[in-house]
Amino acid sequence: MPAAALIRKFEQFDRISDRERQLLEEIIVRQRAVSRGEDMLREGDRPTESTVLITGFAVRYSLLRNGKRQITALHVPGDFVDLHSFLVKKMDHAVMAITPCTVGMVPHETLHGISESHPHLARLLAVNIAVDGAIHRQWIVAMGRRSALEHTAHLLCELFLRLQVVGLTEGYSFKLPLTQAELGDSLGLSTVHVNRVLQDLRKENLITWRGETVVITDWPRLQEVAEFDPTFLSLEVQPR
Amino acid sequence: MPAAALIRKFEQFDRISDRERQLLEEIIVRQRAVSRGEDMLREGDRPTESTVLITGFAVRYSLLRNGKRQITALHVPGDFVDLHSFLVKKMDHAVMAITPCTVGMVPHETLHGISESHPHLARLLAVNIAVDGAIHRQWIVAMGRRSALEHTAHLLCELFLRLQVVGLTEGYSFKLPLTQAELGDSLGLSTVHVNRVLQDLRKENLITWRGETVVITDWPRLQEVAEFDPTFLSLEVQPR
DNA sequence: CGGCCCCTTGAACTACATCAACGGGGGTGG
DNA sequence: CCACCCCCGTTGATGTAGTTCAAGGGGCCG
Repeated sequence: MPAAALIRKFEQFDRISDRERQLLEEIIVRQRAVSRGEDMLREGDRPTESTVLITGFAVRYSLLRNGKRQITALHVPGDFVDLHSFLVKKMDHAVMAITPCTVGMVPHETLHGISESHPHLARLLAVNIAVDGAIHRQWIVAMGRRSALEHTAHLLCELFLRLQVVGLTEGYSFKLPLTQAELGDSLGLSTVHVNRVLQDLRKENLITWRGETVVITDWPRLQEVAEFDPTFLSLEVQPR
Repeated sequence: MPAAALIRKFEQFDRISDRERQLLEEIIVRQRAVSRGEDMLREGDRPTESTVLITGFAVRYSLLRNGKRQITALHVPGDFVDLHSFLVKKMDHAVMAITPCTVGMVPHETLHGISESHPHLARLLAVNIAVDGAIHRQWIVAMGRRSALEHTAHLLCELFLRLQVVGLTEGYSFKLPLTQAELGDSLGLSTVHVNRVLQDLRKENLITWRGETVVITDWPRLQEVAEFDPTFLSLEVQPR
């Protein structure tokens, strides 16, 4: 069931018919493994297929000439990492596996076909793009106007909910195989500062983080600190 | 011709048929004036129409409890300020006119109809959403990993090209009715620092900015400073 | 004419970056 | 099987980009 997580995510947006579920199960024509640290897409690529993450974690990122890296999105199973490449053709950023991943390939022709013949499903794909945009906006707000601590807390809240949707949490615990350097590149902070912020979050008894396992030990207060409002994830089943 | 700028923008993405042009001219069912400083949409709203900017400038923004504001998008004529509200229903941010604006209302039913019967046009609408996302990512990169000067230069490059598309530039000159406070809220900087950065850009003979008029006096070098690559705006006519 | 934006400048402060160094663990090659 | 090494987390010391606070001046609108 390579499309299981994807389907689960779509079901958070709207009720989907059996026919649509079947279509989603069939869109992945091929799977492939990507090893940790490997780029599944590079800046400038013009893919003819979009990539769905089936297992593992991936990041979208840009590299600057001064050697700095900014991660612009974190992806978890069930995410399309480049659904937009169907529409805008040329990759303006790269995508890298930060754990070993299995990914599914969805031909752009298939997506084109869906947009021609299955408007409701096409809208759900567009919702996916729109929600990506909403997440981007939250990142902008956090980068521009939140402290490092609030920002970090906000990201953890976001990831917790997104992982919960695809069944990758157990209570308030989840696996988050992100190094502090990667976290820094996501938050726009230095590795050293990330380390100190995480210590503060622990000292405040908001989270624990040992190895790859994060536990949110005080979910209400973590949301409070982050000023987190889950609305933007559009996890509301409704006709679209 | 209320949809003129919108059509002009869509023509940058792909060739559009006469029928499609006609549809676009008809989607605006009603116009309304919004005065400077007025919210055209508020956080939490569930609009039943999407709003197209016909004349004037608008911003999407979020307010934090500490009173800080972060602008997440700047909108120029021809932009849909909330095309996504057709898909995600609930506004996760507000939209304010920063100059007197005239806006056009596009019923969600109309957009729904287009998605049912005019897949190519529907895809172009989705391109619009995807390009918004690409701009958001550029902002994230700039906020996270660029200096204030580079970031500001980057934003000016972006706005120059976007205004050029809709015919609102004259050579390297354009009207940009943004206060330094608004610019700061867009860049995630304080007003004071924006002022100093603009002085630096002027000292470097990259731009002039008097009143509402910006002139890019050294376009190649401004792009160079900003490390600006226009690719992300998808201004490439091609089948979609 | 008055008031309020908006831009500008100076001075002090601070959140975060940078530089440097160390220890532990896990994978790899000899 | 051991040794090495590199990655990753951690800590301390110092540096700095950008913030905050405060104040003044100019222009425009009511």
